[in-house]
Amino acid sequence: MSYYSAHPRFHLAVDCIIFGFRDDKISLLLLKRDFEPAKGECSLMGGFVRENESVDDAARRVLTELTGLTDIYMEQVGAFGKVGREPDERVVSVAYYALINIDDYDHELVESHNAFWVAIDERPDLIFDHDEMVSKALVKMRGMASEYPIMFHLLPKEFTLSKLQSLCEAIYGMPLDKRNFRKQVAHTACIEKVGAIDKSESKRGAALYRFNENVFRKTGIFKL
Amino acid sequence: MSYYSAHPRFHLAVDCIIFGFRDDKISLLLLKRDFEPAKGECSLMGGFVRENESVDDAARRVLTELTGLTDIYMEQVGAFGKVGREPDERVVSVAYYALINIDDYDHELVESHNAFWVAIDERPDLIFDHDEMVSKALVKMRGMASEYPIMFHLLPKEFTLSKLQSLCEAIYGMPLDKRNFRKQVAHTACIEKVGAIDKSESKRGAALYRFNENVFRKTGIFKL
DNA sequence: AAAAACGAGTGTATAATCAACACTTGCTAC
DNA sequence: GTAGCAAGTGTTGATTATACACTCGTTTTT
Repeated sequence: MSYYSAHPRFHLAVDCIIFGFRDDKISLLLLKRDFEPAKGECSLMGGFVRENESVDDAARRVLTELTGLTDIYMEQVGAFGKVGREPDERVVSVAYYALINIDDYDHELVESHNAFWVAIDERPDLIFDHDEMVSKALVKMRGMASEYPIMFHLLPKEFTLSKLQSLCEAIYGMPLDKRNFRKQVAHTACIEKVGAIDKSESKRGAALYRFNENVFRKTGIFKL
Repeated sequence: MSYYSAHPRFHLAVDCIIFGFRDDKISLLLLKRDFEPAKGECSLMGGFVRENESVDDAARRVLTELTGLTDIYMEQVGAFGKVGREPDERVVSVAYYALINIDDYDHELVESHNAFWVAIDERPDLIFDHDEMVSKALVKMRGMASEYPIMFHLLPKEFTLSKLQSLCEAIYGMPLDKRNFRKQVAHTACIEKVGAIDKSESKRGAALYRFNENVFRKTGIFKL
């Protein structure tokens, strides 16, 4: 196969920007690295792509290694391929963002990796080009969220409208009017009242809603 | 550097989705391959990433090899990393789209590569996963075009409003109302009349306009 | 047991934006 | 001089977006 063997080969990695929704803020799951390179600094969770594994699969594997979660919504952010982006060796990395429900992950696993949550606007500096990855992931995630109902991956299956509103406010980075917001939800067929009441966040209790994937697929309508 | 050397290495390629605007249609510059693998079939222009070259630089180099053009607007579409995406060897490819003014490229170079233009909706089947690359590039390009003034890269510096309208129609895939369109242009400070008249497309002649990058940077306003 | 605290829930009026629509102009070619 | 052709030009009605303040139901406090 001399056509191929004439060309160089590269280390290929994946890095995961793991978003969660915590204390009404978009948050990020980061590693405090207790290993080289860049031991002691903060980074995204990453790993090398294996021989017989697609790049997408590598990202899913790495996410599972850290959180224990499978079947998670992920999107590719892009390939990062500058020559000196890692100091010691050339590594090309493909970044992915993941949206997880912060109630669901495996806490022991996360602790054993020395990982921790930070609010997105309080994140520390990260190693290599991970800051750039996070910025691009945020832009891409916000863009997707304004067109497709991906935000529900950040919430439990059932949620109150107040929680959904504060999530939208966190994603779009601006306050929203409560009455206008609820008017829009009322016109969105794929968000339906479940009947139960949540009393954990208020004395009066708030109706619980859920996102109905099937209704969305039929109507294709979603705009919050 | 045993941390790194324990991990496999991969061939890394780039592929270019080269868009142009021809006969009022978005078009694509493709290769009729006179070389292996997949000789005789149609593909995107691509190439392998070199040792001391960033992935972005590889894409720019490959574009220049085919068209002779430099300083071209390009955006990364994403990394394509399925295990069997090329039949003979594993290659991970990063796709980029480029927007070029179809009057500008080096015709001899293009012919020597056996390359040709096709309208986007008349494109033949392409090898490997290049069809998927083109579809994703189109989605991304359309999304960008609806937010940022990238469409001007597809036009000569000076253009008539009729050309600009037919370009928008081609990008968004729908007819636009002439009066509404021109009203919007009139409210877009970064599109300015140049004074000259183009008589090549109509007997009466049409005013020429140009996009003013500086005005756009100041106002940040663009919406067509 | 009354009152205070707290988030849940609810409509209307105005402003802004979008969408639909048809004729006249200026030049050229016959 | 007239037929042909793309360029150019405003108004109206419909839809959508925005601004805004009080009552409800439950719990906690005094």
